[in-house]
Amino acid sequence: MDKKDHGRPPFKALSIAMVERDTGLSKDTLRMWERRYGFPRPARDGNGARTYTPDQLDRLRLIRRCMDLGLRPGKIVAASMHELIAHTGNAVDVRNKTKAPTGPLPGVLQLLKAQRVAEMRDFLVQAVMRLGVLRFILDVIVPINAEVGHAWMRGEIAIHEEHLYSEQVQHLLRQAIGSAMHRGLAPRVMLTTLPGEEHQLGVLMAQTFLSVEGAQCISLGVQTPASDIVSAARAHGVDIVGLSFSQAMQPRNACTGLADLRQRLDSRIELWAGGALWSRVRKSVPGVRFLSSLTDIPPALADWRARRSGRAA
Amino acid sequence: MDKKDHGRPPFKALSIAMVERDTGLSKDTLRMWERRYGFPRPARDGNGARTYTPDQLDRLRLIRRCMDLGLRPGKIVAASMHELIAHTGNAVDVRNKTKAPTGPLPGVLQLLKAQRVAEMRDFLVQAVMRLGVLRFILDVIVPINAEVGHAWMRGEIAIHEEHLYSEQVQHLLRQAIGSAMHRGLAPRVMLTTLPGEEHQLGVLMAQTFLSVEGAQCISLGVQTPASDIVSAARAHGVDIVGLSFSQAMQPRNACTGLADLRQRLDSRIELWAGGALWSRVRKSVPGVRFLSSLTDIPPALADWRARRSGRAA
DNA sequence: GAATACTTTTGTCCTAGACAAATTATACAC
DNA sequence: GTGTATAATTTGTCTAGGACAAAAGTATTC
Repeated sequence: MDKKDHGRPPFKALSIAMVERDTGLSKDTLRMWERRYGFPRPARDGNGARTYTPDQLDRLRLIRRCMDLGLRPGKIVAASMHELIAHTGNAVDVRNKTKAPTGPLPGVLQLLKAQRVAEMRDFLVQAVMRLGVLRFILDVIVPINAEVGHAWMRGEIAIHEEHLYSEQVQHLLRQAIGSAMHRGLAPRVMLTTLPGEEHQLGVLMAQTFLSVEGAQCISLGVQTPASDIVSAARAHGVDIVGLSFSQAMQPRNACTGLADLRQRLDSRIELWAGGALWSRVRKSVPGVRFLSSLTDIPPALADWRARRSGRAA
Repeated sequence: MDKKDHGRPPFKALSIAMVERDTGLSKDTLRMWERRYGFPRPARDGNGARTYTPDQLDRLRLIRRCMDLGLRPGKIVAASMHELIAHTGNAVDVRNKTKAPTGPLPGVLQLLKAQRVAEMRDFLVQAVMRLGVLRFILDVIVPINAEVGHAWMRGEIAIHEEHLYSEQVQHLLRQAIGSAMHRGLAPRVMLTTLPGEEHQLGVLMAQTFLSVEGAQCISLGVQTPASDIVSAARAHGVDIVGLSFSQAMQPRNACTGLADLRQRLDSRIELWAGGALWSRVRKSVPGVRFLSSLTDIPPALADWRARRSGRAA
């Protein structure tokens, strides 16, 4: 404040607890990495406690991103910043081939990066009015989501920008859901995510589609433990439990979680799994219906209703 | 499934990590309590790892609740369930004196426990129409929040019920914010929570109050790392950073997080901390303004504007 | 009654070893 | 080549006490 930056920056000392909070890596893991891979090797304060630098924190975050892409700690924890960045770049390039840069995306992404929130919001509001909610989600939100995710992986946008974007979209979707919410017909659908999956937008998009189709939605937000999903499904007498999985989730955790849930859930209750994860992972779990796109929701609903009326009749 | 409960319940074995997640007590603290006070003294699995019982978890939750009421661990960790319940009972009675059992609370909580979602929503919608958003928040949401929190601590409601409640309120508040959101005057306020604090309702309630008062709000949702708050605040040129803290957060972490953030944030940007946490913890961090109630927001805003215009003139 | 110094309480951090769950590599049969 | 069982490796979490600083409570003095 009183002094301008001169040569050495004022070296912010971060405790292991702060690093744990900011990176999501447990204290145990941080100490283990230091022991095994030699990074991060923090300085110590007078009391022998580790003091990390902001640089180390940045690098840890980058390592985290690489791990989300499927790389393993042993390969990357000791790697240099350049190698890490190369990894994230490559992984993204491979994906970009499939998705050409279409119309509205660059605009929104640029407004976001330029911190022009009001304009971004205006753009989105206009788009939802012009296209209607469903087309808005499919043509605008889904592509932008993907683009924002990739940009974040590449480090082109900060977490706070992703948060900001997510907040705006959440507002829009919740407003749409609010007006589309009738007393609700069959089926009764419960929506949430498993623990570890904290992205809300997937749930909200699904809820929008279902509400517009006249289904009765009960959303539990995010991160509901399996045992709670089971008891909630029973308590509310739902017909279908829908779970959303973002790309950030580990496919393995998702599959084991689904299998576990399927086993504990009443067999008459259907289990549907959707979200960006399933477009790149093609696993199947017995007794689980996978919806790789939001557009699969209306037919799946129609199918359910046909089966139901057939059985009822 | 295939076997009915017979005599011994199927003893759910809980790892120390699960107990940490469910109680908010760190592994270190749990081990320390065991060493010092002899509780909880979990069984061990074949590998020597602690395995807690659901009963122990319930008792830990009750202990936590007693601590939230101001009792210290040394007095209560070794106490029996009866003593604990007596403590909470007394404490609750003390509080109830100030807040007579008003109308809406028992009703909503009961609807929630009875899984009567539609009715609960209707009730809330009617309340917001009748009272207006601000009074609705103060007279309905805040008391219910407290009640839901206590009920959860006491184990009277499940996580999924809390999730469900939170979702309904979120819908209502976001709708209110949407219609109260103008282009925005000064000051420009950025709202979020620190990592570890995942309760959104606090942020949304604050945002509602600020929007109604004409301030320009930029919400980043929840769990924004300190370094991102700093860069986002700079990028958006905000005047105030507002953080929300729920009762669930450890006061210690909250204070260190705040102090850390205050140090890194441009000194011209004010830092306001609000939320239920500060009504029971009376700490102060230099350079941070504490708002123990939502009703403190309008005067604080007026104060800011007065100072600003004074300085500008 | 308020301010100061002293004592107890309490949570976090430390080291370094152990082990299970998950992943990858290898061997072998078809 | 493809599939499967077995072995090796990787990786995160758990454990045990010891140490210490910050906070809360208590005693002493003005």
